Amino acid sequence: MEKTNYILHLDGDAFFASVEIAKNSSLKGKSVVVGRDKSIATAFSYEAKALGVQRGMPIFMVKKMCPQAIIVGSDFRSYELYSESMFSIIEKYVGSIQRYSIDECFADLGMRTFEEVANLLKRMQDDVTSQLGIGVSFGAGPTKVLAKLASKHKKPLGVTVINAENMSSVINEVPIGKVWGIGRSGTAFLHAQGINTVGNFISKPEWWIKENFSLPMREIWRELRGEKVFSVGGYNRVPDECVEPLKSISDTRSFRPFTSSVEPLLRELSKHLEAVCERARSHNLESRRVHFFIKDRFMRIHSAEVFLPAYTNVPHDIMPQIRKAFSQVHDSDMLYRASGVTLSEMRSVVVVQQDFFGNADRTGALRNVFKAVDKLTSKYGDGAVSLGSSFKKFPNQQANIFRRLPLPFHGVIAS
DNA sequence: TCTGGGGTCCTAGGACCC
DNA sequence: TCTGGGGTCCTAGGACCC
Repeated sequence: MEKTNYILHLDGDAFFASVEIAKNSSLKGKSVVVGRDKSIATAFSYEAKALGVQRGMPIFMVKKMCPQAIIVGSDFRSYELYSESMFSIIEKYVGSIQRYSIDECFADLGMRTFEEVANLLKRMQDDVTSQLGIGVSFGAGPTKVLAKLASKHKKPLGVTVINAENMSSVINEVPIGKVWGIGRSGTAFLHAQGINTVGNFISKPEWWIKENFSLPMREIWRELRGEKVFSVGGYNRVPDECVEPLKSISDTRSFRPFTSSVEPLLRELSKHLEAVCERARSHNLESRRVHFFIKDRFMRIHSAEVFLPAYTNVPHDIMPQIRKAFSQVHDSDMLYRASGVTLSEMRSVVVVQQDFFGNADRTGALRNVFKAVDKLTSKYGDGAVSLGSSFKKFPNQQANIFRRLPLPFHGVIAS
């Protein structure tokens, strides 16, 4: 049998919903939808999908369309734990993998026959299903883009291996917008050229692709034709030796009622800031550049950035600057619906130096305070301790932060 | 008041410099 | 003096992904 170099792609089947079902077997066979009220469906079981639930559908519409649906809030800690376990199972079989997202990974399988690959994928699939109780689909092919199409080909619990013989039958009829890397605007352009399927696209000559597209689209075209461009490597499509560190950390949220008032908006920003700083500390990272935005009722984003004099992961060092820059983006006649904060230009935390007289600087002292905050948070849950400036939310929701916490006590740090 | 939240990368065009 | 021209750096925003 002829051997070829295969790349594997693993994709969780309705991952968040599958984990919810694995955690609570009474949900098995039910229409499970993950998402919070007044928001949209982030994931749903295949039973819910069969009833017409679609990605991004507002929860109120889900409830209207299938009243029997069970709506559950998302629980990222569990998803991360299941993700870890799933990836370690795969690593047992194939060595190193490239994690692409919480429920997807790639691996280079080396030179193998079609049958060897198909058997391997089936064994791994059985292993994941029996150990974790969640469904996964596998694809394999000569390139990453083809492997990704293959894993999508038959879902749930699919195993699809693409080789030269079956390639056209698997991919030719796939709508062009389903291809990894071709999004809304690329699809619109291709449709305008009369290209609707992968088959249409790969039959175009190279000069035409070169004339009409920039490099990323040409790379996708080559990968779809079976020519390897991307190798299995770092976090992204472009290879890298190891898993890349986080480049940015953001926290965003929409809220209602919409508001134009300064203080509630600043409180939201302060909460975002606390959240991103806590995550930065948990990754042992600090940042020098901070972006924040407020989104108006027309979905337009108004953003500004703050440069910090020194790297930090302590909200107190940053909030005053956000307050200062806030007026640049805020218009008191406008209603706003969402806000967010992003930390970027991250680096690993450098050990705090004491000054010449043996005094730790203010940042160092604060850092110790926040170490304690993080300990409390991991013990009692998010929001156990928060900045004074984050405390009051909207007037009609004051003290919400207390209500949702069954805690022995609450701490407040003055700001 | 249908339209979440967390990421990465690319590009056009402005600012600035010589 | 009727404002050329090239380089670099930076930012906002778009596009894409899950």
